[in-house]
Amino acid sequence: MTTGDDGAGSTPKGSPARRTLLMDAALRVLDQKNIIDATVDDIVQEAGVARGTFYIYFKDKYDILQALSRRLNEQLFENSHLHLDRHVPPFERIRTSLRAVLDAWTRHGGLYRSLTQMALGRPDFLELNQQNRAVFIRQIRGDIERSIERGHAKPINPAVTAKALAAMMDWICLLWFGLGEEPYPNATDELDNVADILARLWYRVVYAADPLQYEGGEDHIVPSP
Amino acid sequence: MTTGDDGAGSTPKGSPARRTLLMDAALRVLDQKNIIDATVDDIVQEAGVARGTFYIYFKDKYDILQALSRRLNEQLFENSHLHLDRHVPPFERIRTSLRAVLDAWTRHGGLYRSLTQMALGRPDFLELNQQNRAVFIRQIRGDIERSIERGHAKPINPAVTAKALAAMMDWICLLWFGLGEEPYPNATDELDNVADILARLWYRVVYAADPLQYEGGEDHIVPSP
Amino acid sequence: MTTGDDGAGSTPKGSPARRTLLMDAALRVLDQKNIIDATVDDIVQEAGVARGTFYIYFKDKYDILQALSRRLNEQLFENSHLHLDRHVPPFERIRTSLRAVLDAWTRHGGLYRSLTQMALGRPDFLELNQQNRAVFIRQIRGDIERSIERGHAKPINPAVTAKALAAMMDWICLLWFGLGEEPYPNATDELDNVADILARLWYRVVYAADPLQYEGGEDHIVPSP
Amino acid sequence: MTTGDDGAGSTPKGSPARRTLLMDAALRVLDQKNIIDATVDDIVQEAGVARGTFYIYFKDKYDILQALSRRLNEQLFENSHLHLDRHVPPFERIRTSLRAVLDAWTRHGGLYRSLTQMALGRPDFLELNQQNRAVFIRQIRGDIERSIERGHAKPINPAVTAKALAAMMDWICLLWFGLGEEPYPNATDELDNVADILARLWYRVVYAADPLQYEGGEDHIVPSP
DNA sequence: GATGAATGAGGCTTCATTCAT
DNA sequence: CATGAATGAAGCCTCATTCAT
Repeated sequence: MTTGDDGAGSTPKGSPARRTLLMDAALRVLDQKNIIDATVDDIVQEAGVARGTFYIYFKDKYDILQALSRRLNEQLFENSHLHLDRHVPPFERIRTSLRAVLDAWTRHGGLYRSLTQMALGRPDFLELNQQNRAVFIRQIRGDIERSIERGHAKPINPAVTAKALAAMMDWICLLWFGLGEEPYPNATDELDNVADILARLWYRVVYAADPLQYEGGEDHIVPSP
Repeated sequence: MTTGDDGAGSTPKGSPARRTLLMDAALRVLDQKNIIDATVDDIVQEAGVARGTFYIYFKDKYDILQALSRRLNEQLFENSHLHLDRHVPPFERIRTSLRAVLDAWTRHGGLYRSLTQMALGRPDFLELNQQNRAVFIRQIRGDIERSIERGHAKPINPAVTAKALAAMMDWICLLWFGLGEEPYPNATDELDNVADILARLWYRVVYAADPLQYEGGEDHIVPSP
Repeated sequence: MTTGDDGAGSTPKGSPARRTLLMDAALRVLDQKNIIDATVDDIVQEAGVARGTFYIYFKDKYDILQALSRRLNEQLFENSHLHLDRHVPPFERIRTSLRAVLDAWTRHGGLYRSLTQMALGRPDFLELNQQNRAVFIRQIRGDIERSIERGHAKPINPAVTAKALAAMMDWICLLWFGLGEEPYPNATDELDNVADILARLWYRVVYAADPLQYEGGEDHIVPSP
Repeated sequence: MTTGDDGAGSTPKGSPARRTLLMDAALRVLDQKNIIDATVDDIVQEAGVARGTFYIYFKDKYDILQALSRRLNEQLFENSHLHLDRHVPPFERIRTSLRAVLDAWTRHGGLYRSLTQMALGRPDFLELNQQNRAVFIRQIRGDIERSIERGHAKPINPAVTAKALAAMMDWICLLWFGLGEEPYPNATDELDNVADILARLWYRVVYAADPLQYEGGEDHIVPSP
């Protein structure tokens, strides 16, 4: 019973509880400060432990950020087990997926912001970021390719399209949940509506047409003036 | 006169030549390092002036970054005088615009990267970033609204769509020109092709259909692998 | 009983086996690192015990070093019971002694190195070092005085000479076995030859002449280059 | 006039006066503490400058120690220009040389102690130490070889002998001037006497006889006819 | 204006030592 | 006794900023 690898392949030092305590504290700190301005001191104070304790569990503040990133990805992966039924019509699938993405961002905006900031500055974080995105991009691309093959979607470069759509979501969400810039005023109260709009947009990109069930209903398209 | 307003509109102190020298040096530094890792020392060494000189012209390294941002925007604004003819068909206009955007990014990837990094960390840079984006978003939105009004485009929420399309371009370009992640291998040698693909995607978003001149020609859709 | 005398003569706490385990581990560590760079952690890891265990047996890493020093001296003392016959001629006695010294150093170079390093930095270790050397110096001095008295050796200040000869051996051996600087290339494979040369040198210092049995045999004088 | 290389090949930063100020302060600190216990803080406080100033001139405390070592060697080299006359008889030459060595040590005991301590712990300092010793060892060896060739000295392995004699001086001096252990009580007041004794010892090693002026008229050492 | 040496606040990191289990 | 997590003092080092020349 001596297993308990923490993902990096190293022997786990210290108690898992303390490790979690520190990671949660770091998460809270990163909701208020960005990783650059945050200090190890901020984290240990938030966690209520001594300075040296931090270094038992993490090499530096970037190390704990990576740990947070990994933990988040594991959580997202587990959630994604609730995969979508094949019988659900395309638009519905897109909308549900995007809604889930928005949801994930609501809860981790601060973390994503810091991860992005690091990706802009350090190759190792860029790679981490790329790997995380790759999972989604691959899936989007696969969907597009399949739809094209079956003749449902109109031909369009799947690689670039997938990247573009993923980029769109990433940056909108980062601005929104990481930096507080809503797509329109009080959009945060109507996540469903935003998901709807974006899904429609997404559908158009793939199918070069509007989804059938929307052809008539315009009530969501124009926001309250 | 010592009217010490060092905001956006104040008369810069010192000789303009020196100021430009420093800004150019900073630009070169930011192509290699990101703003966080870059130091005032890096800049003055690159410029070949004394350390103290920097502080005659700029408050700190963030000040010079803002100055670079402003200078870039002025340049972009001047270039955009070459506005597009109204008689050009929609797809062509989109493609040409996107091509110009790609072009701007090729030459300023490092600067954009640092500006983005700062926007993720400091409110003042976020605002600067928002203002810069706002110009483009407003234009995109206006285009969409006009097209919808004239019945050319199918109705879709113009505010969110404009933001989404802008976000898509921003993030793709940042990854590409700021971080070296090409949309597909050697895409940098075929900017025209990428502009084409993105324009098609963009067209679909706005018009829920493919542009006429493309209905038959598939040669651009699949890039060289 | 809590007679906390942790000096030289106190009864060591804890199980002797554990104590020895730690000391052996420390010895191995000191063969690779010097005492300054070595940490308590290095030692307990090498020993395979918990960190806290160390402090049951030793006050700190300097304490265990002193213990090692004492143990070594006891071993050396026991070995020196194999004293030399009075009938052995002087040169032979010198050579055999020096050979034994070289032998002791081969096996404890790392320990001597650390002990010396500490002697250079802390008074208590200097004193320990002095006491250890004093035994030998006293013996050398006694030998010289006796030889002079008997008219065998030519008069020379015995105190300074003894110190000088001891210093010579100490420093040569430290460089050699503690720092890897051989007196001449591959000398380590010919300890006997080096002992021979040094003994001759030593003999000259005491007797102001060459030993008789060497007057003719020159084969050892020039080492293989 | 932009020369002014400080030996390491780098562009000199800061004023030479400040550099000297710091080195002198460090020298004073090293007379009282050894390099391990000394801190950068000790040095800057002794020098009366700010903490950061130190790092303009030196990388860390080991860097300043190396600088001190180099400076000392340059000084010693300049002094050694006062070379010895060839007409001076051997014993006299030895005695004068050893007297000069003792003299150098009196003034730099603390520095030598720290240099030795570092040589015991770090390969780069060991090499520095070896280079410094090599100069003297080579000279001693040359003397011995020449004397043997001319038939003045009795054959003995010159390499090992030179090393042994140098080692003897080094360690005696280190104990004496670096650690306060006099060869005999109040020896420090009679440097000449100690030089005399050591010279005699040295002479015996090389010539396997006593110098003429010490004998009762024995012509052991007769210049080759 | 220009210089560049000096400053010192601020953050980082290690490791000897303690102590509850 | 043994453990090993937690502690925090102590030293390190960088770099933005000032200021006398």
